[in-house]
Amino acid sequence: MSHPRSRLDDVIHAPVRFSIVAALASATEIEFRVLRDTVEITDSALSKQITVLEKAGYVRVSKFSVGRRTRTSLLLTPEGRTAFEQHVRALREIASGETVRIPGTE
Amino acid sequence: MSHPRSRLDDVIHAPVRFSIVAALASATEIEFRVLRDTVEITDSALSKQITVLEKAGYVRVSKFSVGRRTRTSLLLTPEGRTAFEQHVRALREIASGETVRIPGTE
DNA sequence: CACTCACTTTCCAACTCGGCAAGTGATTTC
DNA sequence: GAAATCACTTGCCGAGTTGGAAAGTGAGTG
Repeated sequence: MSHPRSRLDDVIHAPVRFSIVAALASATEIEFRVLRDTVEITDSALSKQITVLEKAGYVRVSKFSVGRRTRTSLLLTPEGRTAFEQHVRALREIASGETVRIPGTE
Repeated sequence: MSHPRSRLDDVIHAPVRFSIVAALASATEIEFRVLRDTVEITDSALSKQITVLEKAGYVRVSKFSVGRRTRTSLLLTPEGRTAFEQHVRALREIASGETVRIPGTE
């Protein structure tokens, strides 16, 4: 088993994306605007991060209509959900496992 | 209560430093070389990250002698330990709490 | 036809990070 | 006692990431 840090997912690790993915993981689907307010970033920033997550195959973007206007909603793909779970596991492993030899204590 | 992401500690969040701090948190004190091997980075990289953690007040550096040679050992300060615990709490909050309003689901 | 919505994209400027190489100070080795 | 080794430390990049501001897009509205 390699060291846990290597199992951290770079795409998910960035604070903003971690929040985005966590929010999406706790719901089935979230509107762009709601997510933007939840995560507290600008449209521009969210749009960019969504692109990153989409390219990674972690998020699916879908457009739907409200009246005549189009809205965007986001949802985690199964891979995204798995990746998130794996990432959280890796964090836990690092945080609480990883017993370290203490020099002069064996 | 502000959103949890704001409570993430930037100093601790970086993967390498997270690993370093986690390792230090699980022990009382670790030698530079042991830490370097545990975290799997170069001397240079570790040295730099230790400087960052020291400036943040999270790590204390002490030199001691082995025979005639000097060795460096690292330990978390109480603030460092607190910061790490707080960071992990914030991660958990984001990861498992944070119920999000789902549009059209109230 | 101008304007608003709901994002998207572009253009930066500011960081951060790691590798490599050189530097330090103390201690050995030949 | 000059050269090499140990145990880090520092400097110098180059690459990659991020976010804000602002312009752009495409559809819909007055």
